[in-house]
Amino acid sequence: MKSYHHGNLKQELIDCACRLCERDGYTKLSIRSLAKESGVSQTAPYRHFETKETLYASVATEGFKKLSIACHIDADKKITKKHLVEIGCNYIEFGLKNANTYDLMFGTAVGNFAEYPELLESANSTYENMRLSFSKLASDSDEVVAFKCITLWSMVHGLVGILRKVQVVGDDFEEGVGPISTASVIATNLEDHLDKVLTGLIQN
Amino acid sequence: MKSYHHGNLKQELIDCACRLCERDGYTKLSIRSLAKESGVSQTAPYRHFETKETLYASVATEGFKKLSIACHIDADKKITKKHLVEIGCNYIEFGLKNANTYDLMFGTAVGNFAEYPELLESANSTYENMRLSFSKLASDSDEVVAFKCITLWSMVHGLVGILRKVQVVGDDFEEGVGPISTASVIATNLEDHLDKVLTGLIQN
DNA sequence: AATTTAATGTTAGCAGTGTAAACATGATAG
DNA sequence: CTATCATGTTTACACTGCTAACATTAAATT
Repeated sequence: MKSYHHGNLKQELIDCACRLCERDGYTKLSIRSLAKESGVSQTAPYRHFETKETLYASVATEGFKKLSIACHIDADKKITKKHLVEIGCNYIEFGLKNANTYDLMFGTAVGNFAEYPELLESANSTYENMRLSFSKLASDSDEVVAFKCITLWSMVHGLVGILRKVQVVGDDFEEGVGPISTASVIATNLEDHLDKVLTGLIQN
Repeated sequence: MKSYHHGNLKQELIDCACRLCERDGYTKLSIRSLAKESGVSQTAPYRHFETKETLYASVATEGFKKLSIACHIDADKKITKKHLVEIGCNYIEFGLKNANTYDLMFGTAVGNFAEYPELLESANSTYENMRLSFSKLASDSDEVVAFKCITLWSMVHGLVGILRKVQVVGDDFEEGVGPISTASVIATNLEDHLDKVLTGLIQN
């Protein structure tokens, strides 16, 4: 005997959206199918999400929360380069393992974060955590810390993109020279790779 | 007096798609609107593109050709770090100025490049050009060259992503510390930035 | 406690989409 | 000249985001 009101629809929709988004990619996600999955009428979701983009924003928000957790590091005291490498590795691992969600977070599906306060907050908080880690590395000025942070971020972000893309491009180059084999070498030695590039970065 | 047969429909569709794609983003592109724009029936495009993805692939192919040109460098003889910086800057400029096309090229809209020989060819050729430039920098082994190439690529690719994203995230951090202001510093000093990061890279 | 109100659900329907099937036209090969 | 085949059209289906009008019930107000 189910009641007219669902009781917890919004959260259930978000959870379901997160699951389907990650499974099939956000393009395949439809409000209608989502409603059906929750055993509710086609237009019920519109009581909780103004537009599809609003729903996307909620999924992306969850994504940033998870990314924040994945990149959080337990080091109250001093942070070493090793810690940063670990953060970078965790970031990349998150991006590769949650590729579809990652697309939603960093793609253009949600046009303007500022329209979704929770999303803005979770995204900024992810950045802020990274920044804090960097600030515990050396006695740099705030500007230098921010600079290093953005640089690392763009580096791992780029690696996520390229590592994914390259697996899809096909590789008819000679052994060890094509993008796939090269990328897979990097992927399997992520720590070394990040360590190498970070070394160049944090010495300036 | 227009004839039953268009005569040059395929190319016109591609050109039109490239234009609309870059103007509105590939999500907004519909086969039907494209057909209307070319003054042809709704389903006419299907004589030239099996599915929408096939059309996407064509647009992406054009994109890679343009990217290749943008990153091409006229240096038969020896290549210096300065040249690589220039390539990187040109790459980033392309990514920022053709953001919507760039999304199509590096996003998930086209699932498997291998299904579209021309796309695969143009993408690989872009990579190959970059790799050649690196090979003229120093007497590295093929593996090291490929490694450096993928590293630079992921770096500039990441910068394109982050620089774009950050402009959309909003910034309630204190002056000079938030992602926007930091990113804009990097963006306006792209050459210096790339030079700095490349220095760390090519010395190993 | 009774009643009003607001939140949350449903039904019906519009305009737009990708795509398949059946048919029409006309350029080209035999 | 005729048959074929590439290329176009029409029609139709299932799906989508979204709106408007209405139904139900929980919460707030009297």
